[in-house]
Amino acid sequence: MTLQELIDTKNFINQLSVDCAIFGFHDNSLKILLLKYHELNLWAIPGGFIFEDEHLDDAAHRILYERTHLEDVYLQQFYAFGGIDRTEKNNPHRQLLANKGIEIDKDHWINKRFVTVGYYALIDYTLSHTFPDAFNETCAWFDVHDLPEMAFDHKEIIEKGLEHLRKTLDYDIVGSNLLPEKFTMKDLQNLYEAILGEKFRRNNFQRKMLSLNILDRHEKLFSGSANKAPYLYSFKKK
Amino acid sequence: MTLQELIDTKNFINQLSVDCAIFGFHDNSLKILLLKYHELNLWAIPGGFIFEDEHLDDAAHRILYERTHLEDVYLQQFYAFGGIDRTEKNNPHRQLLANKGIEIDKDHWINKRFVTVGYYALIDYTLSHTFPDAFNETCAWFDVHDLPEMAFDHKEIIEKGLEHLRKTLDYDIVGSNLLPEKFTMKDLQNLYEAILGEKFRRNNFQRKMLSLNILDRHEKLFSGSANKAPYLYSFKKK
DNA sequence: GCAAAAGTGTTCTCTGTACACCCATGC
DNA sequence: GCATGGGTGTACAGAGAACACTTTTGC
Repeated sequence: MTLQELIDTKNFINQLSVDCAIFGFHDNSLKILLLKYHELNLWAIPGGFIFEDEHLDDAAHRILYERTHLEDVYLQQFYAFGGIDRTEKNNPHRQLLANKGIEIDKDHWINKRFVTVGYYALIDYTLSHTFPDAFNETCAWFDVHDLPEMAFDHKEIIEKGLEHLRKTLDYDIVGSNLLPEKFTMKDLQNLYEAILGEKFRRNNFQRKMLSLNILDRHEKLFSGSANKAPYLYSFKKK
Repeated sequence: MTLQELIDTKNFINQLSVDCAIFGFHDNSLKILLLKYHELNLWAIPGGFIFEDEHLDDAAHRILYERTHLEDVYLQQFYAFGGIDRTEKNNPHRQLLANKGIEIDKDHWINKRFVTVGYYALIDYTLSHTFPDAFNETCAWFDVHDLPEMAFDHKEIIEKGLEHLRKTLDYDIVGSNLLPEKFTMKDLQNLYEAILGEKFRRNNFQRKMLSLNILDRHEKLFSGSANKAPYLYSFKKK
């Protein structure tokens, strides 16, 4: 959908949007997938609008698919952001419209304040393809603690999503969505240390995870390094 | 505001609303304050619409005030409900409009599907005044496990709010908002047993609460009964 | 054999639970 | 004194933290 087609669309709910914080795990740190408006030096999490007769969750999945081509993703709603100034600063729509010389009415819905519902997605970093979408943006992964200049209040949305992820931490859901099919205990530990921002004892962490009874142990991983080969694990299928 | 004034209002965000589940504690059980549309046999939690330029949290406070005259209330947002059929069943607006013979356009915003943001309020049961508001409804407290016929999907909203309350349970916030200024340890225990739906050992509960260091102990409460008088407690001021 | 990292064992502490006992109160 | 319910003590079990020890791997 082009910007012109977007602003001509009539059957969106006015002043309501969905934004998705996409978390991935790589290089022992928690990453987030951001889209860049390439004419602008602004990054954003993928977001969009809800059709008048569309389930909010369906809208979140659709928007995620349209803007990243990710399907069958774990998505969790976490908070509705309703500040009156939240779309005032770093508003890429206004800047793009101005750049393209498109004149739109001051009362057009895209110029109004939006309430946005935040969702987070958990995806396997190794399976994601980052690619430019119809808005001619580029995509890239960023460390959650080292974000670039963000559109709107997207930095606060990411923070709140991460906080929700931490508070409602489910070892099974988080691990099975953020790690590849098979992984070592060290991978798992690195993941939880990155999310929770604290270090654990190697041996105690291992015992804790095994006691949860959510892992299957597989063959050992021979990496060629001069030490004992770790077992590979996967999450048990339901 | 009358129903006619409501439907004539132009500066609400279309298809977005706020609903507040108001929790109170009485007779050792968790109660919820419901409003009744007196021409209909339908009960609802107080809800309303958001002005185009109003903070979502401010809207929640305003709606709560307009419909119950409660002020300075602890309010917590917990979830946005976005199902496409959520306003189809038990829709009091349509029934009231039909009863009053008010004809409105099928495309009028009040006939559309609404996404609603759920908040819960925690109030001291003894301080609340239940009274009919401008909609000529009546109000009453109900046990959360024994609800009457509810408008829209309000039963599910209450369930989800209660679930959120349980999961994010903060002894200080919940206790200091749901209990009167001074209370006995037994009152406190009854409150948490009602919320969590489980029984605790009297002595262990007491030790746990005292170890949290959030209570001040005051004089004893002489009730006239033939047993040791319990201490009164209050939550420490910050 | 040796270094490096994985895997397992053991002890200690803390929290939560279950049971027991004592204390205050009004009759 | 006695029944009733409040307050405190203590012992046991399980989880988590800190430490040590053994095993596996490639050089």
